[in-house]
Amino acid sequence: MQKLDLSFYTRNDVVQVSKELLGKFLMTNFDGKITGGMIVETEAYAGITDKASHSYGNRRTKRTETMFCEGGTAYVYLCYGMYNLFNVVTNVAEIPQAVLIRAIEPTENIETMLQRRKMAKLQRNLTAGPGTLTLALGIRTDHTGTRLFGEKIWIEDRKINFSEAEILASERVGVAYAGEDAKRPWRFRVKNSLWTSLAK
DNA sequence: ATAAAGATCATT
DNA sequence: ATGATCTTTATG
Repeated sequence: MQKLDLSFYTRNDVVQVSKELLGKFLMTNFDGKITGGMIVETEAYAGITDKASHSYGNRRTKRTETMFCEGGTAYVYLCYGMYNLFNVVTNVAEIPQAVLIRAIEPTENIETMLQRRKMAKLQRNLTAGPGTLTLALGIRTDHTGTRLFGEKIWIEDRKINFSEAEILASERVGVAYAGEDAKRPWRFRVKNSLWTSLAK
């Protein structure tokens, strides 16, 4: 088992890190149960210059403070009053960039994930979408600030890599308010994966 | 103190 | 298309 190390996260290029996260395995260990799956969809948030990012314009509040941590930290926040969205902080401390994990292909302990989602059998929407995958993995807002090198939440490299040709780039979801930045093609999906949220 | 909006999802 | 649901943020 090989966890991604600090140098993977602290690079000065969120977009590149977003692409490379495809094929990595996001794992959690809560309630004595290890659950997880392969990341198949991500979005990059470029920080102070990106209107779609919470940290746009260096906005620094209690919530966004986590984005200013060193790369390799979990940034979890509540969206629309009901969904916990999980991000991976990238770059060095004080440069607030992050990658939103939007979908995974469930692999580890599917039984437990089904229970958490209150689903009877495996369907392709088990972990498709940023709000549903956190439910399946047991991630909540109080995990914000958790480092990804411990025993609770981490990302593994199992030597699966996707080439540029296998990655589909498109506009990010739900950021229409961001003006010009809404058009940036910073949503990345594994082509032909059954487990991403729906195409557009 | 108040109000508005939001990196969503399941259902109709 | 719409409703559920509540924190964060900006403004007065």
